[in-house]
Amino acid sequence: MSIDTVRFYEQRGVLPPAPRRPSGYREYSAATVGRIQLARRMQSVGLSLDEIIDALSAHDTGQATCESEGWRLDVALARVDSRIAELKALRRQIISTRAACAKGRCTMTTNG
Amino acid sequence: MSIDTVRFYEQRGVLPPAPRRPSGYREYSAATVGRIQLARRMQSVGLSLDEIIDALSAHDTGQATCESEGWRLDVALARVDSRIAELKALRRQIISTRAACAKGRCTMTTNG
DNA sequence: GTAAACTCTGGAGTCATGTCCAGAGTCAAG
DNA sequence: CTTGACTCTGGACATGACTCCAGAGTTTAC
Repeated sequence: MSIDTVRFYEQRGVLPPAPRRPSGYREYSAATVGRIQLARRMQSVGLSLDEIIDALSAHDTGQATCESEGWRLDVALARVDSRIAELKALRRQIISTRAACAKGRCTMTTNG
Repeated sequence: MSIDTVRFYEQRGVLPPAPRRPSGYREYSAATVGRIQLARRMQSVGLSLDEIIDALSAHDTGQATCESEGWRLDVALARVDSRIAELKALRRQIISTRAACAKGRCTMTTNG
């Protein structure tokens, strides 16, 4: 993960503003590292940054549990399933175009 | 399809510059309509605009056949399959995160 | 003490495929 | 001839998550 991404996360609100040295350099705490890792885990299950921000602020209240937060996974799952369905439809479309081609009704090389 | 999209296609090179009336208005021929439909069919099997431009210029040479152009469908199919595989992996990830949750090892609400 | 390697800032650019805009001009119907 | 509906241009905006930039300052290793 690049420093640019960390700064981007801070700017977007995924991370709180980092404390600074007198020179202006950011000082990252272990807590920030943990927060980044948590955010990355959320990202790895398909949550968007906005959803992650939302989940993290729920997390920050200290009331977040599997029961209270699990719906976020359900949302991500529904999204993935819907995208898979779209791609499978596209796949069928490609196969059928291929098949039409073999039957001499190629829709890729004809204007008709 | 909006007129904006047609103009965008012309600008991108999917369509040749349309002939104009003296007033500057574009005059679309039946050939252009056919070309747009062909482009849309290509798009519906997942080709990008750049690939479509490439396929259309091959088409314009008059040498394009199913045999010579079918590989484009193969490319599109490979891309779709690879994307589906990615999404299925993501799906497994979500499910397993859900399962870990149920076992009390929730990775979504823990910093550990 | 110097040189290399880092960090700072704010803003712009990237990817793909469009969509929308204002202000000006044009066309068809009545 | 007027009115309303169309088209013209070129450029900005949208999406999402970064990535890169120049020019200035800082830290670290030798």
